[in-house]
Amino acid sequence: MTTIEGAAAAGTSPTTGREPPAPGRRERAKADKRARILAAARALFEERGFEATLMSEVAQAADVAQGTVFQHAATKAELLMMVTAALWGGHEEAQAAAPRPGRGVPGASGTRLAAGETAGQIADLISPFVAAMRRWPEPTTWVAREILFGADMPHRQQVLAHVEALEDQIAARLRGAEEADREDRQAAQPDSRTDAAATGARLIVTGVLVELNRSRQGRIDGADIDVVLRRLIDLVVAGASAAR
Amino acid sequence: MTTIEGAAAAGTSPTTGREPPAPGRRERAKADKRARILAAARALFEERGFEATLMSEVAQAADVAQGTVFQHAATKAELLMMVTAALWGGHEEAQAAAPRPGRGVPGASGTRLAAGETAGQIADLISPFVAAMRRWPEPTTWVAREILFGADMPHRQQVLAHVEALEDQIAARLRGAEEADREDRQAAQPDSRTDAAATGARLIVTGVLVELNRSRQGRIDGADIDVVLRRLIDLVVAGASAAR
DNA sequence: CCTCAATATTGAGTGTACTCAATTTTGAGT
DNA sequence: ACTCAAAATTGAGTACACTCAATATTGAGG
Repeated sequence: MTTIEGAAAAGTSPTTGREPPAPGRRERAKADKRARILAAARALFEERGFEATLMSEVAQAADVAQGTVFQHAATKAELLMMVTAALWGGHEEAQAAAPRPGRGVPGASGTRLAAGETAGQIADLISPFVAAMRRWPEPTTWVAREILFGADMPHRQQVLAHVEALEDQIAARLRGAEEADREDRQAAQPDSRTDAAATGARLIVTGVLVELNRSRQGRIDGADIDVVLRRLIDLVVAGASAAR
Repeated sequence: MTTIEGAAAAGTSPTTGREPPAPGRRERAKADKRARILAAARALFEERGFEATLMSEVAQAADVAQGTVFQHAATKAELLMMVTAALWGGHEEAQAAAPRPGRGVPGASGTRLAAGETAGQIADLISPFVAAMRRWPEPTTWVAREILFGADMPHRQQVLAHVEALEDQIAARLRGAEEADREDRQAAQPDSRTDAAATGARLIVTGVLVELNRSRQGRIDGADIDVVLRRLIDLVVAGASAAR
């Protein structure tokens, strides 16, 4: 492991085949510093905002040299993604536990869900984003920007994995489908059949990230942000259901 | 005129009421420098790319001091928007002259257009973006980023005006409507009636900007970018037409 | 216990966008 | 022609993200 490694990347153990055989003093020290940097960055980003926080401040708060911070996150933006990935790590189960369509959810008639029901479920799926934007508008804006336009780097990729998982959830709702629990996206690539659900899911995520930012700049015309997002979702739901 | 002024903002003439009465040596000198800066920035951005171009290089190429560049564009990003606004200025008539729906366009049956026809027209409307991304991928990515996430500044607002005009064109196609030539967006705000067309237009523009960037990073899965964009448009067209 | 290659840490140094106090230029009033 | 306030221009200076050569630390092998 030469330089920056993703939080995953469980190190190849030296002799034994077990995963965490003997962490070793060095790895522990590094992990400790990593944790301190993470905590410091998180706190400072929340308090002062992303732009206003200096890398030197993060280093000082974490009690390491500036260079060490860059060892863990090659870029200020990557540091933000590192914090974001850590924060979103806990939400995974919550999202997985979200209500599945097709199981007796109160609402529509038979097997098919009413469009409004689907839209509501999707709105629930994105609600963490909306909440984050309400609580920490400035850093969240940067997260959105980085997700959509950032350079490919390890921490960002972790965040992207979360985003893609969310897209899959949304796509499942758009399909109104019963194969919601399938994760094998690789094997299940029905390349010939154009997947409107996947397109719609991406559109929703993109649209939400952008519109949230726009609302922050006061550029959302008259309506509330929730209304804007709901309209957006409704439109995509309608479009996806129209595609058979 | 104290600091940076938008390209418009025709100066309040000193005595007479005419618009361009006597430009004055000073204004002419300034306009001249502005033109040199614009040309230099455009050339350098195209040749070297946005990131690789230094503000000092722009200043040198334009034969002004660095500070003077910042007088005209407060930020490197603003300089990019200034160049973009200038480039897009000429496309206005071309866009306005784009085929109007409802006039005898070859295609569908009666008054209503076939969905595929509408999608094709919208694809035509966004084709300049796509072409720009093909020709100058790096700077265009930055333009997209700046449009969606940039800070509010005068040159950016000009670009946003172009984008909004494009959205209006798209919205008109989505409506399949006959009031395509109405520009009085302010007066014609039917606030109560939720406008699916406007939502759809925004979604399309946002989606196109983001997906173009994603394709640049090689993240578009298997399919060609045109296919991705077409799916996106088709979905929104379907969704908008479903909304009455 | 000793050695040494691999790795982590450090912080002074670098590059570059942006600032601002000082200077120059302009043109209206006299 | 002269004066003077307003505005434009200038470029040395600042702030801050990021680099990298030097140093310190670790742990496996002898």
